[in-house]
Amino acid sequence: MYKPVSNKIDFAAMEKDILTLWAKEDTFQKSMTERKSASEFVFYDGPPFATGLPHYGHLLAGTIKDIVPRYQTMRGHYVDRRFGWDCHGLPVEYEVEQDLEISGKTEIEKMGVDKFNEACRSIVLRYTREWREIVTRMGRWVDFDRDYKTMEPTYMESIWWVFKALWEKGLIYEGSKILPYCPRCSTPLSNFETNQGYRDVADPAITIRFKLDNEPNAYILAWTTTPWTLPSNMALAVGKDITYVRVKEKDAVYYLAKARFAEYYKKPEQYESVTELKGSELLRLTYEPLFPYFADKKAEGAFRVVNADFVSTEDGTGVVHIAPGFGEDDYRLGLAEQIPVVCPVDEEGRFTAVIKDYAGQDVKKADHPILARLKEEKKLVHRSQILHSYPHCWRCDTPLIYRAISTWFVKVEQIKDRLIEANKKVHWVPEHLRDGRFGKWLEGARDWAISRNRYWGTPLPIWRSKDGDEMVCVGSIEELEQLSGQKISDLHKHNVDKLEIPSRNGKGTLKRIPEVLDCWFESGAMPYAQAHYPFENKEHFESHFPADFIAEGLDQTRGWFYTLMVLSVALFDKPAFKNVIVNGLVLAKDGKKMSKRLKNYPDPVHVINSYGADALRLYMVNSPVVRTEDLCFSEDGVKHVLRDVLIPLWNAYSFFVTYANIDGWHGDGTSGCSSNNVLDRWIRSSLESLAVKVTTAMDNYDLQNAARPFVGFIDDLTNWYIRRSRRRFWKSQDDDDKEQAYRTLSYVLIQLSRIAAPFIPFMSESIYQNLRSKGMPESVHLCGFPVPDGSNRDEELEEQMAEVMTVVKLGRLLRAEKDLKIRQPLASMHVVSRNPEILRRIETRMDIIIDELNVRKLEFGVHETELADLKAKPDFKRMGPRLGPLVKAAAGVIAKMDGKTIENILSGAKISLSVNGQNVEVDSNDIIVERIPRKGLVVASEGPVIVALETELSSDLIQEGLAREFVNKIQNMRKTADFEVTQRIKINFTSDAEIKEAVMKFIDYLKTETLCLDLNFVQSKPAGANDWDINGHSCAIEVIPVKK
RNA sequence: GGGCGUGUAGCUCAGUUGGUUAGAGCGCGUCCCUGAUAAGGACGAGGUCACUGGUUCGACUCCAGUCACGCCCA
Repeated sequence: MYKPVSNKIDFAAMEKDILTLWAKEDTFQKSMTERKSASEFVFYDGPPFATGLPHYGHLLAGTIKDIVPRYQTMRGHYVDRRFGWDCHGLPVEYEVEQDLEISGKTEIEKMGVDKFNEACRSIVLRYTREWREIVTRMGRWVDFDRDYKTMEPTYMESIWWVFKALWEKGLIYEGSKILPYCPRCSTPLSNFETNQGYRDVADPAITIRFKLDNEPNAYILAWTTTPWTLPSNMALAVGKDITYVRVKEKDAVYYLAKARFAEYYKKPEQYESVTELKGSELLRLTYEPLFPYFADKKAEGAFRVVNADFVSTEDGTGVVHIAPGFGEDDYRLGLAEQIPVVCPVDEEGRFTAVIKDYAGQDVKKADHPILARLKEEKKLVHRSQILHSYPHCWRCDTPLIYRAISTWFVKVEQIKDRLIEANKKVHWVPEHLRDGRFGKWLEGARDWAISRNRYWGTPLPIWRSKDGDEMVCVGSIEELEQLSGQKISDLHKHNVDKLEIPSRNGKGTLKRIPEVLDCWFESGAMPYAQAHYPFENKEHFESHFPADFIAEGLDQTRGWFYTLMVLSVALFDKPAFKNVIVNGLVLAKDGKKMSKRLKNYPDPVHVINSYGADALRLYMVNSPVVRTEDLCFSEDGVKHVLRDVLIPLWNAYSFFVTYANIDGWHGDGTSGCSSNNVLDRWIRSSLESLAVKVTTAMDNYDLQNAARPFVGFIDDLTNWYIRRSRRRFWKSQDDDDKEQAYRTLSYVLIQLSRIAAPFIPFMSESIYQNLRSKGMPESVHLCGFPVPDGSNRDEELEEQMAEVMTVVKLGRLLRAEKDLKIRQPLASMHVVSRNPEILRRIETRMDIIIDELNVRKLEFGVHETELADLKAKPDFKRMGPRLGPLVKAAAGVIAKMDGKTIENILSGAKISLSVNGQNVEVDSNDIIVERIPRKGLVVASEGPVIVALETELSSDLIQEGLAREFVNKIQNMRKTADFEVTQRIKINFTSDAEIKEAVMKFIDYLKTETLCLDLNFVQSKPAGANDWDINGHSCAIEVIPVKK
């Protein structure tokens, strides 16, 4: 006995049972340990932050990260899957600041970095329990017990090793970076934070004149919205290809962009003459500094006109004031042009003593006095206001300033060629990312700023003397213990900052620099750090790097994909991964971003509980989101997966179990499934084709094309194989055919559960558990993935069946046209084709068609012109290349050919056509023939097959039609009464003479079909009878259940 | 502003090296079927393949440009 299966199923409940089973049997562990000695398939899991709950993006990536390892496990590989947690970084620090109601560096240092960091440590794993629950509920098998955490000492130690390896390769240097900076909080802000704080504000927009050195009374006009940066002006930038004008006024000369001229000179009397020149002609000019503070920098190359490609003429004067200490473009330009950098602003955003007139003043507040002074010195030409979007501190709402911050870098540009080279070895899904988005990003790669002026992160392992001359980079705990003479158990800032290293050169003690590492450096080091390489697992790691597979979202192009690549290339000159699936964004139904605030998407837990994790998994994976396209999440879509795939599959399974139990049939597990029944052979062959399709797609990491064929197969299984085979399962005698049907269906269901296991692990397991026999592995996930061996494959049979289906489709079409329901038997159907091969094949499968279409016989013929007119057109693919421009004219001639000519050609004749005076030879391969059914006949055609229906009804046929109609009514009554399928019944009915005669004529057929033991005609309507209309005859039927 | 991607039926998506009737599912309408099905089948309506130009005998497909949307970067 199989466990009885209801066709009313609660998917979520079924899945929870499976979870319990897996937990009890420790199935996941077994799938690993059983393959411990097998070849390894290496998977790396990117670490999420556990400070928030998982959303659809995580569920999607998690599903992909489950399907591939499950598949590879079934292919015989050992696939270690360790979950990881990203523990460090700003998001955690913000959470803690909010929890502790403090804000900014000053307050953190006041309370103590040790307390702050320990607070971070205490909350960072806040939601790990919820994550584990949801990830597990989604059916993802991943090892949470051996998870890696970026804050663990072993992990951090490996990061130090990575850092030192880079250091020793000369890939680390200290430089400056222009960052958004909050003067009140005394801290630089990340891009992410900056983006949160844009607000529209009014700022001064001023035009200043810079006096040129070599032309008397001549000035360049520049424009700025940050007057306070003017004392730090070091250069003026123009675009070398932009057209400028030299404007002569009465007593002075001005230079500005031609495109901006009209903004400044609205009346002709303002100037005397205007001449044009290119920006390149301005490049050698030098000018007088606006302020005296850095006048000495002129010797170092300051105060000249330089070229910059970022100059535009959209606003201002087409000349950009350059203060390399206060703007990113300015800074880079400064480096390129060797312009000195000055940054006379302190940590609190006040001018330093160098700017003696404004020393100690808040820079923003100094705008006004600076303006007043410029005006007084007649350097201010124009003044207005601009309303623009400007970043503010998201915490304290202070306008941010951009300023140079000392930062440590990885020399990415130096290894760029190797990065590009390594990337070529990676198989990206979708492919275009390799040379597209990711490749382009690598080509434009800049040095990577890896230090953060924060607290909760892996400290940069650099100790330095007070004068900065002596530096030690530490690469391990042991090394630090030796150098410092202290025992160390934790590597966080508050612990290692206390440690000092004695100088080797008599420079007193070396102290650690204050910065911590960018958390992207930490996650990029994950391949090494999760294994505590090279301190442990050295050989294993080196023989199992790079990973075979990773999968994350498109947002990781600049994130994890990039940092993995940079570090692995820097260390080993290899990519860190061989195959990568990049998923797109999961958006709300309306195409907008999912937003908790707007509640524009259903809660994942609700979706899982309503439709099941299998449905959600299959919905996501059978969509272009696994190829980086966006997915507009639709609950209806999940429902449809359920309806189109999962419910039919479940019902096929439930059908099988129901009848197998009735017959007491059980698979012995040893049998193959050889059968001489054509349906059996066909479905097995289709199954084999399915396995081939899935395997091919999966080996190519193409999940969508791996998931898609299930839909078609399940349709074939339920709506053709089972529907056509139904009666084979009801036959009361246990003949061979019935045995073959059971064997085949059980084989197909078991194999299907194995093919589907990676995608819908719950339902696959549920089916497998019930159908498996003793000798088989105890879980579908411990099975091998079906290997197509070809012995069950019969592609010709698959094509034949497709032909049969076509004929059936045509027959149904004709019946529908003539309003003849299938229950009404018809005398015969004609199948006509000039191709005897096709006729022969259809004849072989004649019984299926006769049964399906309820016709007494099929008649075959070759004379298609009796039923249809022939029309021809050229096969352009053949004739196009041959005829070139003539093909259009030829098409016209061919279209006019009569049926006889076409028949001749089809029979093998070669015809010579005259096309625009040229001879064109045409044979049967050159044309495509269309069959147009003759009007007035019941004829339909598709491809080379024509079908015609005999629609005349004899009294015999009418009587059989009535009998079948009668059966149908009884079946409906059985169903309404909710009888068991094996329930025997007694029938009393009353009707007119015609029905009575038909029923009595087919009484044996009727009784067999309806499991009726006793069928009686009665004179008056029985008490429990239902009234029916049978083809226009009225009739009353009573159905009474009887014991066997 | 730059890079990448997307644009095909009301909706979700297929569409192979260019080949002449552009497909599927859902939804809608009509009919059929039901002794597994929250079902199933057939038919029908529904398309300027975003737009413009080019290459070609022939373009949804290749090329150039434009527009819209998305993501990333600035």
